[in-house]
Amino acid sequence: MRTASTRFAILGLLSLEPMSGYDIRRASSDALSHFWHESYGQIYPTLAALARERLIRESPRASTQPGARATRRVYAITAAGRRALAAWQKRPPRERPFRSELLLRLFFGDTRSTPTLLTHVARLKAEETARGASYRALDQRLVAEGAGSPSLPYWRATLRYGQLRSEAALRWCDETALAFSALPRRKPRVRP
Amino acid sequence: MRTASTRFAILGLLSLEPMSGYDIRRASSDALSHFWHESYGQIYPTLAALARERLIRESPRASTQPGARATRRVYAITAAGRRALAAWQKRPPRERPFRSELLLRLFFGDTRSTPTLLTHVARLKAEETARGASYRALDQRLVAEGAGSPSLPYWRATLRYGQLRSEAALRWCDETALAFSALPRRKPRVRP
DNA sequence: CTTCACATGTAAAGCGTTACATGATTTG
DNA sequence: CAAATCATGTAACGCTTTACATGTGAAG
Repeated sequence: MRTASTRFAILGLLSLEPMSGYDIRRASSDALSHFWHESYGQIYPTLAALARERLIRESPRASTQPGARATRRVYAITAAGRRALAAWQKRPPRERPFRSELLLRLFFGDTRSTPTLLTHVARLKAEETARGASYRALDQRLVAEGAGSPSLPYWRATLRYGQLRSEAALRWCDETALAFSALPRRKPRVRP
Repeated sequence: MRTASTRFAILGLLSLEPMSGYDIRRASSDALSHFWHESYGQIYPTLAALARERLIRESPRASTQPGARATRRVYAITAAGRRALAAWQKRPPRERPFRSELLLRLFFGDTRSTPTLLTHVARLKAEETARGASYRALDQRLVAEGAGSPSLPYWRATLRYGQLRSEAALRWCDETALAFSALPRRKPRVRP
């Protein structure tokens, strides 16, 4: 067990409020999406494991509510779960080394491949531009929904990281497009 | 087979010059280290697979050289290998979604955990500062060793990405440390 | 003669995604 | 009633790291 981050992502979400596996998936592709993501293949087995270890427990069905669905399985964090979460939070994060397939392609670039590489750079620019827009939208939602919440500064800090990252990527795209456009096309003819 | 990037990282390195598995490992923790890394567990089986597919071939031992070691197995890329590499280079890169254990910890932060989180941020700042220094050193080496090489602009572009990324991280560390220091410690006492 | 760097390889385990399989409920 | 969304779960596959196992050659 190297980092077991999935466990703590789930535990953390359940520390905010009780959720189902489906809810966790949704949250991970919404508020967490700019720095984390979990798939069902990870979530459901992990929920079962956490329940076995008594770090979470299945809540009684919220069947009192009119629209409540019988099939939902909602989990809540336990006191032991909160302790485990706090202990994990203190541990130094172990980030995976950065990898980029784009930079890998660039590294092996030459005059023949430059046009293709410029296409890749343009695609990244478009993606990062879209990302920037979605960050701004998410920030507005956070501020609106989390107004007064003590968690708001923490949420915004994670978002800010994404924004700065995205801006850096955009700057790099522009710089690189410029630098590559200035490169000789084939074997340059030496002027007399 | 989703991306099979390892194959092409190896193929790319062998397109620069013939290498052994050990050389590839070294290159990946040197010139490629800021955006790629391969471990032995990936390299040796992949070399065998590429050789089976005739995309690379084992060179005859360079036993003429005095210091040549009998145990080395040096591989060279074939014409088919170069074609495969060029085709891969044209394919749009598929980047893994960004993940950060640090941001995951931050997202679940509160007043009790803030001091710990500030420690994590300070650690990141130290790491990124060191990274910046190593980037500058690598850049000087690239310029010195690759002077006149047509590959130099491509190598520097990959490095530049790392530099901008690192600078963005440093800015975020400073911003975040400042924002978190301004947060109330516990339940703030309201002054009359 | 010991230590370090060179060098090749395998095995095990964990991480993570994708596809599959199934069915309920709501909305148009 | 059809389509979209809600909802749970498993299986297969591939990726990646870590640890292990083994041995050579050079330098201090």
